Amino acid sequence: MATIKDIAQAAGVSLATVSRVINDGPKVGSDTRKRVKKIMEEMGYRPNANARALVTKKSASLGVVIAELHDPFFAMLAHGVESVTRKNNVQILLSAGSIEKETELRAIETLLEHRVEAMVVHSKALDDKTLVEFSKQVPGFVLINRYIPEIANRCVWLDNVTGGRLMAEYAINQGHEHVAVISSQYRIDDPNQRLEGVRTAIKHANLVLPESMIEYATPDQEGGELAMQNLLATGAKFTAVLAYNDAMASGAMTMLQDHGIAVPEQVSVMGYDDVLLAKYCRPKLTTLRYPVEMMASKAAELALKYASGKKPEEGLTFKYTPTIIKRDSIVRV
Amino acid sequence: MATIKDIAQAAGVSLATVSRVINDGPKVGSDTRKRVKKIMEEMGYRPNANARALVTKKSASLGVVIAELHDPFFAMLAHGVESVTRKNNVQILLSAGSIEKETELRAIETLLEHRVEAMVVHSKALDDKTLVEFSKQVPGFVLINRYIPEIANRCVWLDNVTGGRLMAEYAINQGHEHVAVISSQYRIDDPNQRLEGVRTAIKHANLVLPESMIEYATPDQEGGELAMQNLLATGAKFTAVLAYNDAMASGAMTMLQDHGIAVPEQVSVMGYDDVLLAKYCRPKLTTLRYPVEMMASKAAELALKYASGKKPEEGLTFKYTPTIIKRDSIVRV
DNA sequence: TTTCAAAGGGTATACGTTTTCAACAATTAT
DNA sequence: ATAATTGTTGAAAACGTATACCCTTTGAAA
Repeated sequence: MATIKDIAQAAGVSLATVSRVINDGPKVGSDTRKRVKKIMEEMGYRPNANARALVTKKSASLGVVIAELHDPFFAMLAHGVESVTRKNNVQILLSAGSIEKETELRAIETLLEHRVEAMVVHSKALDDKTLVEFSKQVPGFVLINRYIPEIANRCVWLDNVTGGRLMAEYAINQGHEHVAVISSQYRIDDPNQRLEGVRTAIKHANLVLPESMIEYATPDQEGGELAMQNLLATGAKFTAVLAYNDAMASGAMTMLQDHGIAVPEQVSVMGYDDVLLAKYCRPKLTTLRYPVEMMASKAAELALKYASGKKPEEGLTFKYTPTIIKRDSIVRV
Repeated sequence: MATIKDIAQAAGVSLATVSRVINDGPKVGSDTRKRVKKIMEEMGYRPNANARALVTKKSASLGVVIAELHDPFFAMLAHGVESVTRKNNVQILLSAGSIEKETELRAIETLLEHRVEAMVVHSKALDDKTLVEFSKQVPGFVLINRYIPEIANRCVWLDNVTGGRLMAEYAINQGHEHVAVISSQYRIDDPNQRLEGVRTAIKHANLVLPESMIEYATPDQEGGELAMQNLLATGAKFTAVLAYNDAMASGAMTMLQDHGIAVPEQVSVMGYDDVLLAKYCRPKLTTLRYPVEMMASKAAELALKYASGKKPEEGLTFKYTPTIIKRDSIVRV
């Protein structure tokens, strides 16, 4: 592959001049510029991003750490990031961290080896201290879906407590007095916070949520089915079910229907996240919208901004609140 | 960030020795090795991937070009690639090309600037010649979901003609004599090939497929709804509908149900791809499985292999055939 | 004792860029 | 006419790493 030197030789100018042409530098005559450009075209010259990154200490790329790509939620996240990197001519380096400490760590470190100065990371397995440490090393380090007070201005996150509360309040306002909850079995923040919000709303309405009305399972379709099966097996009475996410909600609906229980006529179901499937499943899912794509774009912009030298403002954070999307899976009782 | 030079200085050895330690090189005593390693640990040394790539002319990364990340199909594709890159300690560079000539081209060129020697690309907008040209420049250039005879040994693709045929045959074997087709309005290969297969099967069964029974729309939920609406508006009689993909199938089902037509009791529906939503929608979709994740993994392995110097074998290609996944959206008539 | 090989380690160059500094030519002001 | 300025160009150093080549030491074989 042709290098700058080849071009310089062919054009009869120095390396410096060619470099200036490439970068639209100021100090080169218009005729020379034209000539060099023509030769670059002819020889199919392509600047070497690695050499460039080495000398400028800027990589023109952004690292993304997510859990698993096949999860629609993360696909949306990645898409949100991609839309802004494309606008800025920035390349994405992608790593999956599958919510495991070791893997997440390796993902970030690999990115660091590539000297990306901007990063959007979704980490649930790493502890606060480690992440704060990284944020000191990488100017454009931004967390998504996580809040760490120490680096609040680098966090783009969803208020899950409020989300949980909204969910429960909506069900209660629809007249439901006996609600069951299907939560995730993974003891990370998200399910705990959502559950906390639900509990708050229920207490505030002078209702109760016995432990027997809460089931924990894997946060997917199968988990939702299993959880609902268990709920039904205990013979508990409920008219509404609040699920941890849309996949679990969908699984719960399937299981209810398999037992001849009509949704939403006999039991209402609510999801969380509003990913694609919420629109596809029947009945269409009433759910909480997690604007992950928008948030991811925000995070990417932030990362790029910080990376370019702008200092994160103190006392600032980027909190989003989910909103109810009304569809067909819940009715007034 | 500490460099090799800093380490050398701190350890009182030369650059070469440190480099040897880093790469597990042969000519360094075990005590020196230990000492250097300890110092690297202490100083938090991280090799600079850019400098490395520059001197070795190997980038230890793989480029991926897809259409849009939020499409579940591509999310699966990316995931398939990721699973093998992770195993090989290779970093993913991701670019989206949104099925537009200009964007796809830019995506590949950016990857080229980063000197990735392995690439998995999904391109529908670029012509054969351009892609063949790229394949000559990049040793590990592999196409997914596309077949170009000239570089057959770099193509991992699905036999869409057979897929279309299987689909139609299955419907016919279930006793359906009047089938309608919902296809994609984009005039790329895939829909044409699937349609060709359908036509073959229908002709072979001595049935007919009038043009009025084929509707074209955008290959998503909305397109499926629209296409079905048009089909119903013409008053055409059919007992089965073959959709271009699962999203369109889902849209078609929605529209049918909205018109009070029971699926599958009155009209059967078949999808294609078997993405997530096929399991989530109601009734569960009978569809053709496109093993995209497996294929993407294969493509990534191939790309890495070719990139590492192994020459593509002549007269070899990587053709996959879809299989029917029987669920609930079609019944015997 | 001499000779030699092997092991351990250092020097210097190359990779492809960007950028600082200095030099030169041409133009304008004095 | 000379001095000052502007515009255009080149030489060289630097970025962080890998590696080919050379040097020294050591111990064993001759």
